[in-house]
Amino acid sequence: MDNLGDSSRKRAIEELLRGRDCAEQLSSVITGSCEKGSSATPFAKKLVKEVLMSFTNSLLLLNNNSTSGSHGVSNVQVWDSPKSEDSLESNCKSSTVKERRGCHKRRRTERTREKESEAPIDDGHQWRKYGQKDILNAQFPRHYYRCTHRFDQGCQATKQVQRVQEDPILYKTIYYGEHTCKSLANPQIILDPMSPSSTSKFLSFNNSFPTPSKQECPFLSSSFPSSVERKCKEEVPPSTSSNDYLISSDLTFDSSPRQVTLSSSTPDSEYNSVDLSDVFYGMDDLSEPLFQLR
DNA sequence: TAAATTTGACCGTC
DNA sequence: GACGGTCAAATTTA
Repeated sequence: MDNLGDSSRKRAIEELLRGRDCAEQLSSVITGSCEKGSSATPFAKKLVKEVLMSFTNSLLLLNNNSTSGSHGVSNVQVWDSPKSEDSLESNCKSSTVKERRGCHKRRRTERTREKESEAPIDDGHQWRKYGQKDILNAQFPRHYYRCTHRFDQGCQATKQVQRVQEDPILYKTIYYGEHTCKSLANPQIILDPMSPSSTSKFLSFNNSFPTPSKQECPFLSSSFPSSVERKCKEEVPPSTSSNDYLISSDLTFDSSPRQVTLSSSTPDSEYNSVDLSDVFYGMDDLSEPLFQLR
């Protein structure tokens, strides 16, 4: 993928991460429906795994070809061990809405994921900011976000975003909980089932690049210098006329070496690196033999 | 006008 | 009592 520029690589990785998240959600939906005894077939589950593996291997390849540059999305991603799953719910269950105001447990024991990136990144989910707090001994305030679908779908995912004091270029994002929502902002993957032998699969990332807003660029507030605001706006390229991708079906996955062909019809954008632990997040159940798409 | 953001207050934890 | 996380009214934005 050497012919992919940094911007193109960044864009590709972004889309792949988005697609992978979507596939994970689909997987949970299928798993859930299976548990309820519905008609989701093992074949459907297998397909989901294949989609996940496809995104993962593509990300792997892109990452292998990326430079070791210090900027872009340098993810430090850690799922803390789930020491206890004390939730806000359990803590506040018996209270009325009024009584629950500010009711919470500190989240030191909660399962978290951390990322550091040069700019607040679009992780494919829709977030609503619900608070901002100056933190003791911290130069920059912490921003609190919850999933937009907290109330309509009961999604409990939240995240905190804060600029790194030692390196203000970087933003540290800590994710709490996992998305149980089916976000409409996630891309729709459309595989053409009518052309199994065609040379390309068509992936449609409808609305995958929402217009940048403060929601995705939380640092546009007056508390940040204008240079940061400008930078943040520049991070998100203007929406292109099409977010559709052509991915060659001549896609071969082996345990080693990995061979992936990926062609994109989109213009360049930039991404430098992705931590592999991020790639494998949520892929615990992918122990089945690797597959081939031909 | 609905949705998103801001911001001071509230409240549990340490 | 300090601190951090959340709520919710007020304000802004699209």
